[in-house]
Amino acid sequence: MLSDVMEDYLKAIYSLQMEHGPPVSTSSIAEYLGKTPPTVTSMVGKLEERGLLEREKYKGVELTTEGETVALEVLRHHRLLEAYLTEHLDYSWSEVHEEADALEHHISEEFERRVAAALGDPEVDPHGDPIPSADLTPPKSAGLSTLSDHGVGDTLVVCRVSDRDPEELEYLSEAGVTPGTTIEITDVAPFGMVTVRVVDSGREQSLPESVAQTIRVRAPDEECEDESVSTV
Amino acid sequence: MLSDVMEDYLKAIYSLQMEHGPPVSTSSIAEYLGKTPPTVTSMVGKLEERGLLEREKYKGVELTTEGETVALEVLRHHRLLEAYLTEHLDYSWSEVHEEADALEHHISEEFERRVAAALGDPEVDPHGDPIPSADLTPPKSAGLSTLSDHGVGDTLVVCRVSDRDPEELEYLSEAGVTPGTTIEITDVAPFGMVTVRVVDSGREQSLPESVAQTIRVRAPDEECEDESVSTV
DNA sequence: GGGTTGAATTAGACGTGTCTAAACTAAATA
DNA sequence: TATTTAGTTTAGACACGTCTAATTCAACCC
Ligand SMILES: [Mn+2]
Ligand SMILES: [Mn+2]
Ligand SMILES: [Mn+2]
Ligand SMILES: [Mn+2]
Repeated sequence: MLSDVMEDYLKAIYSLQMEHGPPVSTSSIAEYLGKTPPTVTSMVGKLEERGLLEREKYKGVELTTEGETVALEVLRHHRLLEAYLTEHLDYSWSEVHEEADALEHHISEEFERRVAAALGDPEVDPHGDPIPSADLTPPKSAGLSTLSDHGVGDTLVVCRVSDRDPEELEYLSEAGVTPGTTIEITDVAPFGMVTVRVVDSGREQSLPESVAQTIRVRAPDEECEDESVSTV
Repeated sequence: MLSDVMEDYLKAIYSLQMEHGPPVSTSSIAEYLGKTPPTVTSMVGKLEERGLLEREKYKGVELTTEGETVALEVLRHHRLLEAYLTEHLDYSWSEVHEEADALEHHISEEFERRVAAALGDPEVDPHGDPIPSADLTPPKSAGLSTLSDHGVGDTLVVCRVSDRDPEELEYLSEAGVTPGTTIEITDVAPFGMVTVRVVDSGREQSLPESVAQTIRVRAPDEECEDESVSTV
């Protein structure tokens, strides 16, 4: 009986919590969702009444277990849809996010099951984001560094990229920087511009700091630790 | 910028117009959608302001060309989805309608194109209902009689069944009465119960009047005239 | 033609989600 | 410690879609 608007708030709070940890501020939610802060205060009040999050006035919010479960459910829908659209309907990397955002609130549990089955229960979506399992236990994810945490000479494998900006995705796919790609950092300019060489193609590519921060990487001999336990 | 609620009204009015012709009364829309008459009056006023229908007070409404186009667009989405779910996600006949009703408002034009392509541009959905073409020109459909228009001894081919009641669909698929099936009427009871023999299986099946009215049929040597011109 | 009646509309209310403007808090600054 | 300020909340408004209760209309019957 949650509205799709409420689901969007919970999903947003979950993402912000993953990124910066709780408490999540009113203004960060507002910015993430493109709403005004009073709107967020009002909605957050309703979600608290429903027991989906805890709130400390003037501080911020944190999802309860129940709220987190809802967020994971929506995220599972979203990422399964992205995977399905890519695999079975020939969508590109950059197109799927918007479509999945519109559909994620409207598919049935039956649809979720059938899509998961058609895909063979995948563990990650096309951007490398982990797909929550059907039982919605919280994935022990993260622990991955970002491209901007590294320096010249480091050789890295791309694990995840942000799915929110189609233009950025277009650029990265054009550049050949996708999950699984091995890259080497060849230059870091003082103002944050990072230049990487794609090992397979030898191609060099410069990325602005803002983009480098959204690319999650691992050392060549590690796993993309989305399954294993790790420190937050 | 039409809301999905508005789309549902236009779709409902279109269906009622096909069934009984304009003008479509407030109460019939209310009953079809499960709303109260004042709610319908209010919504119909807004749709009129937007030029999607014409209205004569205390008489009823009729879709404008623009309103009809919207209805056909939504109907195309709905029926393509039903076909896709049946063909590619292993849904049964009786399950698809509800799922399509939820998704039809939320798919993009891109999604519509890709689904149509994956299906090879089908002309009918799993219930035999015609899928409006991509250019949304009004299908010159109808002209088909219903099972209850016929009498004992008539041999007929099933063209379309109603998609709105999952239980009825369950029953019909169990009985082997699906679009394309040849049947022969073996008995018509005075209170409207019709008994038919499925020619291929030899199986006999009785159907209540209410169901017989929703089954569109043709003579064995005709076409299901959904493409050709015919009188309304 | 005038009354009866059933359908349609108007009136008024409510919940949801959003906004702007005003008030308030708490943290940083002087 | 007092003031400024950035961020948050409250106050009040509005659009949407819905309802119930009251009113109005038009068609039918006598
Ligand atoms: Mn996405
Ligand atoms: Mn689910
Ligand atoms: Mn249907
Ligand atoms: Mn369309």
